[in-house]
Amino acid sequence: MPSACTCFRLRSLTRRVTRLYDQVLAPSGLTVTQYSLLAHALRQDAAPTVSELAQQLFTDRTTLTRNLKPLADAGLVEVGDGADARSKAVRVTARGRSAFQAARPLWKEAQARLRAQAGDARLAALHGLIEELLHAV
Amino acid sequence: MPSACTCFRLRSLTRRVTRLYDQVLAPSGLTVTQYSLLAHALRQDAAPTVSELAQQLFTDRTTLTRNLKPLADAGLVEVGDGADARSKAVRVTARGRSAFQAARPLWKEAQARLRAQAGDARLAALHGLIEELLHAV
DNA sequence: GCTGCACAGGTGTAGGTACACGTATAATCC
DNA sequence: GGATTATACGTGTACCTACACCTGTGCAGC
Repeated sequence: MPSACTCFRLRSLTRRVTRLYDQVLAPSGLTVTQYSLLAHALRQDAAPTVSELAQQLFTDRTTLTRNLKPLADAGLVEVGDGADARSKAVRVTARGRSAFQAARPLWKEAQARLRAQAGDARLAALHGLIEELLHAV
Repeated sequence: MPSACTCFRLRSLTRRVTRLYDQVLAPSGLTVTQYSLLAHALRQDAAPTVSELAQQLFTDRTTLTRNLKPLADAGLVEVGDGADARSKAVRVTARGRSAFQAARPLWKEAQARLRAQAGDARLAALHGLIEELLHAV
């Protein structure tokens, strides 16, 4: 039974949900990945290093390097000097902050749409489950 | 609260789980995407068309086209003539079948490892939830 | 038969993902 | 202080993902 593959089912659902978010976010010019990156980078006091941010995003360090590129090209973030000569600091620019703010209502819309389709109870259950599994795996 | 983004959390978990499966499947030379593709293509009597298979895999049609390429290059599948001159049939070759069979124990191992880390109850709950959401979204 | 529409598929482009590998800097230990 | 190890990061490669756009084929209705 191929359908019994947890990974496949999870990936299928994630594709669907990602598609929904990306479509709703499209007018902002941001993908949900980029939106999440900005959100996490903005949420903290000091500019995080590449590795720190990657860890917070549950992403491979080298993946984050690639994900930063389109944002840096668009002038939404800067990857500049860090605490020492090894590390680099990821800083959201003023343009990045306003792009994020502009996308925020669209993100809320996407959340609301998913909520409407999934239902409050299921969504809450999913969040709880993800939270537990994310740290267990 | 960025963590409240359902899409981000879901994507994070999926990355983790995918990584686990891909690592365990690595000796077979198959990714979990490729394993799932073969599993679905083998599971049915007649060779499915590209669009049919894409629908079963909850994937964009054009994504499946790209996913078929490495498998076709490796001689594990053939994308040949279909029912009419428009459609094409996806056929798993003998090599593809044996590659799938060889990967099967590894897939079971990955399933078992996830089960051990997540717990039976959580995994069952996750499956139920995914099943419902997949058709609701 | 022709015209118009629906259907099936691929390609260009752009981004997301991670492993293997390499480079440079910091810290540690004798 | 010099060798060793740990840390931080990027690049090559390969694959996964999907939208916009295009081509070719079947089908209806006239």
